[in-house]
Amino acid sequence: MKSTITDVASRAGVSIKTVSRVLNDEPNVTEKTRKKVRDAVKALKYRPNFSARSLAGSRSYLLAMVYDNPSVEYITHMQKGATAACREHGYHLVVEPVDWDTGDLTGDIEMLLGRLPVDGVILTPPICDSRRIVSALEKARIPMVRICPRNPLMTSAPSINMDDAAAAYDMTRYLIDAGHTDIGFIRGASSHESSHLREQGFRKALKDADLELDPARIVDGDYTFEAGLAGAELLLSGYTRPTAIFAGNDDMAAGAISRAGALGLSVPEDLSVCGFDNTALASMIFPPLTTVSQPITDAGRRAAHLLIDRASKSGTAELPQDIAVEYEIVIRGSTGTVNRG
Amino acid sequence: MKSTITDVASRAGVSIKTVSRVLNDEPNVTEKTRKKVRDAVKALKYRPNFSARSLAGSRSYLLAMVYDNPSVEYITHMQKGATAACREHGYHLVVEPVDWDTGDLTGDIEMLLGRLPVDGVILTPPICDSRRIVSALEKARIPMVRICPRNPLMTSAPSINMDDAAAAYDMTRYLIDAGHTDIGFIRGASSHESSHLREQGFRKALKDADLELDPARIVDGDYTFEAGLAGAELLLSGYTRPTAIFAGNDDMAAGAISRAGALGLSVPEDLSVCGFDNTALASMIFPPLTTVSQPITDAGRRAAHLLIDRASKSGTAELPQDIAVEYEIVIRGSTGTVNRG
DNA sequence: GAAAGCATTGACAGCGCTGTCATTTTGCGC
DNA sequence: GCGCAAAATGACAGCGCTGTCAATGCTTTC
Repeated sequence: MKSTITDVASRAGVSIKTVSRVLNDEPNVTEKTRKKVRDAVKALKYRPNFSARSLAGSRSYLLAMVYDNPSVEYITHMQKGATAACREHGYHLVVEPVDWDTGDLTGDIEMLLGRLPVDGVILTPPICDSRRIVSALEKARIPMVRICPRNPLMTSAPSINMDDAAAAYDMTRYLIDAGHTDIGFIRGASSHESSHLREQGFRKALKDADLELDPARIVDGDYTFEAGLAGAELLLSGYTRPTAIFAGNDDMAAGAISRAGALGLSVPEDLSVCGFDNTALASMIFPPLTTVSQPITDAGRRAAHLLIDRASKSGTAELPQDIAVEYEIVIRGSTGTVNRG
Repeated sequence: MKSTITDVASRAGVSIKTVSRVLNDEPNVTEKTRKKVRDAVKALKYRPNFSARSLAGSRSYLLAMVYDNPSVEYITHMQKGATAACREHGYHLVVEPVDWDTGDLTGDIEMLLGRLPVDGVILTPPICDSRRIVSALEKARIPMVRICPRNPLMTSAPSINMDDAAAAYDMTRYLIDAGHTDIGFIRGASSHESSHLREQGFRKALKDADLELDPARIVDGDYTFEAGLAGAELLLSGYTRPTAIFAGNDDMAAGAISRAGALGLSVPEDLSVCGFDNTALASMIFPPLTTVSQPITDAGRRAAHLLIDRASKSGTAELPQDIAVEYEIVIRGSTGTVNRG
């Protein structure tokens, strides 16, 4: 029933090693031989055995994605991109959720490293900034790609970056251009580098526009809906209130809108609100959210490609390069020109 | 550096086969020997090699989860439960998103089957109702668990079921008890069995309460936010309008709330809206959604356990049993007693 | 035309584990 | 203390593939 490499070899009239060569796209095989082998493979519907391959060779055709739980959107999209890339090259993706706060992070990782021979690991934030995990991976010589690391210099491993600061800058600029001069900002979780970058971009845009920033206009948050609720409460309950709120992500923006509604303010007439990430939520609330779209799927795809490339030419240790992916400002109904009532 | 079973064997002063026995919890090993081996394993930080194990034996310690894209929540939670179960038993989870509509479904699956020796496959809706996939899996003798299959009789493989009809019944009953007599219903995608079950539950509750059902009060949807928008439009634009809308899932409920807001109706004063699934969205919109909580994580956990159990005692082919998981009605701000203004 | 050089192919030894079956040890009844 | 069954242990052969290195075939060069 299930054919092995030996079957293919005898049917093609060559040695198993030659079959192996063809299968792995190795050089030094005549085109004629190559064809014979390919035909035999097709005829027998032969598929190489994973375990045997990785036991004998150095590749396992397995990639792992390690994540905490930044957001379900994030994970699913990243996963989608990564699996797409995997499929192109006969790879598969293993998922490893870990618990950053309470769980035994290092133990989890060791579990993974020690047992499963993966060819590479994709590290999403905030996991990618765990020194222990990164160095454990380095010590085990398992290639990794870090997605938006907080500290890019922690390791020489390549990373996929999104210019959060520039995006936040552009978004703030858009609000300013719409006439807003008093803008509140709700920070993200300080454990995520993105929070700081987004705040930086916000601050810079104000400064470049010669707008004064009242420190009270920046409040803490942690990327959750509840934080948006609380942050908006804080920003809107003062004697004067901002005409716009820039939330560090969509969940918090949703929270802000929710609180605004509860306070009797209509969005965007009385208050403009914008978010960041363009999650599905953004177009599911009323009014739909102006936000920044991050190409997460694309980031996943590229991360996987990087790792697969590395595994293919493991000999040639060329410089691993960082990759930047592009953002886009998506304008929807939650923002408008300032209402000078 | 990396120790093998031989190292453990010599350190413990036993044969590799005995080490193997201890590792696999096989019988016929003295407790004393067992301890010696365990100590050696610990001292050497030994971890069995995956590939070797699955090449030599019959288990691969790998489970696959095949899914289309029902909802990001669904996937992530299911994944969380499944990976948790996997970790308990040294298993890993491979994710395989496929494209039900456009993609080469069968090809994708063959890719998986032929190459990766997984011990079992978790099939989520609507994939679990693909006759071709199910029979391909059966032919390849790969165990599977289907989550909420539309047709439980299609195969003898076990399934995890949630009683959608009963949940919808209870939810409708709750609305009726709150005084609603004119209730609209927005259907889910007809490709999902859940849509039909939920509708059934809704209808039955009305009937049991001797309430007349105007056929126009049931409108089509497809589980998307937009469908909720459109469905609510249809339901609310007639000469008379319902005092409550029961949407087939949370996304559609969010759409309904959004449209209600646009039409100047306040929720829940003028209109009660409830959903199904208790996604994160449910508590992120204003007002927060009354909905049905499905234990998806738990379903994932159980599915994985079932598969792992099967793989462990592959000899004893005991009857695979179906499992039902419990739902819960979560009452939040989007519903209230009927307002007889 | 022979020697040297390179492209192509094959033989063979594992990779680290589990399954099978042989062998040793233990426990137990008398 | 002996014999026997049962429990405990070990020897060994692969699982299906890749890496190494040797062997072969085919050009090229003088």
